Amino acid sequence: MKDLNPLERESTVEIQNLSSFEPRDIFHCGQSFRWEKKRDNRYLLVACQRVIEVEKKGDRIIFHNTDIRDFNKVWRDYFDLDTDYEKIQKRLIRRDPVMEEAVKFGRGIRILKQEPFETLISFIISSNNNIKRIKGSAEGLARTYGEMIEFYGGEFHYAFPTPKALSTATVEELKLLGLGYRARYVKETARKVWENPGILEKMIKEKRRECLEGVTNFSGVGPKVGSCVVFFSMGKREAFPVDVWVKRMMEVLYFQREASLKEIEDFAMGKFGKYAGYAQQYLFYYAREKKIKNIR
DNA sequence: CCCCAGGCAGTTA
DNA sequence: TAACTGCCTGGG
Repeated sequence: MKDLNPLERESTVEIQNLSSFEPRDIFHCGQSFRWEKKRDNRYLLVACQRVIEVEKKGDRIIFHNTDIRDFNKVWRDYFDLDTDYEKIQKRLIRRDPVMEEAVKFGRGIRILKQEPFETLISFIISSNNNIKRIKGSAEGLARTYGEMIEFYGGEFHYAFPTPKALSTATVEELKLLGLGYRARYVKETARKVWENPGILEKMIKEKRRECLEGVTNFSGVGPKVGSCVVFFSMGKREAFPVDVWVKRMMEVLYFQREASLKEIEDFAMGKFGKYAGYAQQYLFYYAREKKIKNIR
């Protein structure tokens, strides 16, 4: 196979007839931070040492700047393409009008399988913070400590920094990127990961409970951040991260009273079982979008 | 001016 | 173990 065309052109991979894949839902549901909305419902993201652009056109999903080899090796898993979302949705809405509403609203959501270290650091930064600022900080970390990957679409793109690179940062430098008091958590956590090679990979092999325990040992990681990390990057799809939105939502819709974190978690895991994490994401997206218009 | 934003760590009782 | 409080920072 030869390509004699000397002109630069974007390579793309396209798939069809895949239900539950809306870039808008996938990115705005708040699970990841290193993406940017481009023209015509196109989203550019940096992940796994690559730059990719995702576009939905009718029933076609187009992945720009990739090829079939990379698609199968990386993006198929990253976008959770082999999971049957219709089945999950049906299971969740059974005898549950509340969830039915939430699922209907966020039917295009797909839970990304993100990289553990990036997810860990990003969600430490997310605590008591807003999305816009989190995105800015994550981008700043990449530009400052990450490797340049590619010049694409008129700009340079940087990978999320490695534990080693991030360990070299000082707390003062990190504060300049808007991390605030989370700077020291990030610094400490990066150093701990760097000094214990394979520590995150080892946790991935453990079951949810032990995995969560391990992750929570990092500085700046409590129950909520920890649950997000194990859910979004360590394959623990039965985890149920409880943030303020989900807490409010669960109290109003299921409890009709105040409920503790543990109470809510137990209830959800009993009710939604191995799909609890997906349930959480539908609820969170629904609750937040209904309240706040200006997500951007 | 105050309040909030996808909480956490540290301190008390 | 539960309740309480301070915290970087930017925006409403």
